[in-house]
Amino acid sequence: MDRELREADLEAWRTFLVAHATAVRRIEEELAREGGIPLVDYDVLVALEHAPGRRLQLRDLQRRVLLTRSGITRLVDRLEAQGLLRRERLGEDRRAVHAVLTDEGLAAIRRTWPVYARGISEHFAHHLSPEQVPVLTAELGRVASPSGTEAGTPREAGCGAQE
Amino acid sequence: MDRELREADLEAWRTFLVAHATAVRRIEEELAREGGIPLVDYDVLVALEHAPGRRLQLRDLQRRVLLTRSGITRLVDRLEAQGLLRRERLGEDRRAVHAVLTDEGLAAIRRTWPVYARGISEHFAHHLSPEQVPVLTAELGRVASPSGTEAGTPREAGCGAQE
DNA sequence: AAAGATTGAATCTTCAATCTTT
DNA sequence: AAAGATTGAAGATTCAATCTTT
Repeated sequence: MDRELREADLEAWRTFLVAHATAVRRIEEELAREGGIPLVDYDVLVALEHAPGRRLQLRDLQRRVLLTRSGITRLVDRLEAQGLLRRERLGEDRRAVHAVLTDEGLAAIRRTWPVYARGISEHFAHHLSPEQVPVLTAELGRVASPSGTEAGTPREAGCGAQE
Repeated sequence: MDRELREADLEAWRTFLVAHATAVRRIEEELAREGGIPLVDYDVLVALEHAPGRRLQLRDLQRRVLLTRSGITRLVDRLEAQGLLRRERLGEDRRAVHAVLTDEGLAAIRRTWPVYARGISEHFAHHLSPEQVPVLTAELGRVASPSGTEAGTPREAGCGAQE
């Protein structure tokens, strides 16, 4: 089953937490300072951009962003108020609400990306050994989506959002 | 200078974000369900436990937890209200406020650790190749503290807490 | 003036209850 | 009843302004 928690594992965990807090904080700071939109907003809008018809059901957005259901409602509220997306109720199933990317939303993505890309490069990738990047991705990839052998509750969405 | 942002870097970044959100979420969930205290609270109390006299100035706690100054004030408010620590103004410099770990605080740490340790093991370490753990730590360690600063004592003010 | 800390207002997120549609 | 979404209330975090001490 689970191997014992070694000192090296604990150190890796602590480093993981600090690395995340540090990099995210620095990038958010730069985005705010240089007129970009926040990371979560960006993530939502990009998800819409790549979706067919530039639209997604809120339910799917929730899975993508790892927020709770009410969380995504509020987030979409904000983005709609800013004009970056709009709600639509098209469709057979009238329970479903779709978020549709607007032109302003697309513009916000385009405007934010250069700042974001530079931030990822400077505050994350720059510090990694190029040859270790695939290794890191593979290792953390298994943390992100464990393959089956979880004892206990099988999560339907696999994202851990409780509700 | 900074190297160009490659596709592999971007994939690593995305995986990094999802891995963090997933692992933290699962562990917090278990802590809540099994009567432990939240991660941030734990982090603060452990910092106090290891400090000389089981006390630390709020200023130092802030650096440790990567919160803003007002953030640490509110956090200490909560922990004090729960009886897990108490404030003291001892010292020459009467601007400084110290947080002191109480016996209840120590008990909370002891009670939480088994759940936390199991969570780190199950939701993080378990998915890593043991021989890659040191590599991961080294790589992320440079992300956590760029400019060559030593990990373990984030005395560096450049951690991104804006004020 | 500068450093440490606190407070009020605003923002963001979650929880529990509710509404609508299937 | 179940699924998708929303809302009010509560909790957590930040910003800007303020207070005290150096």
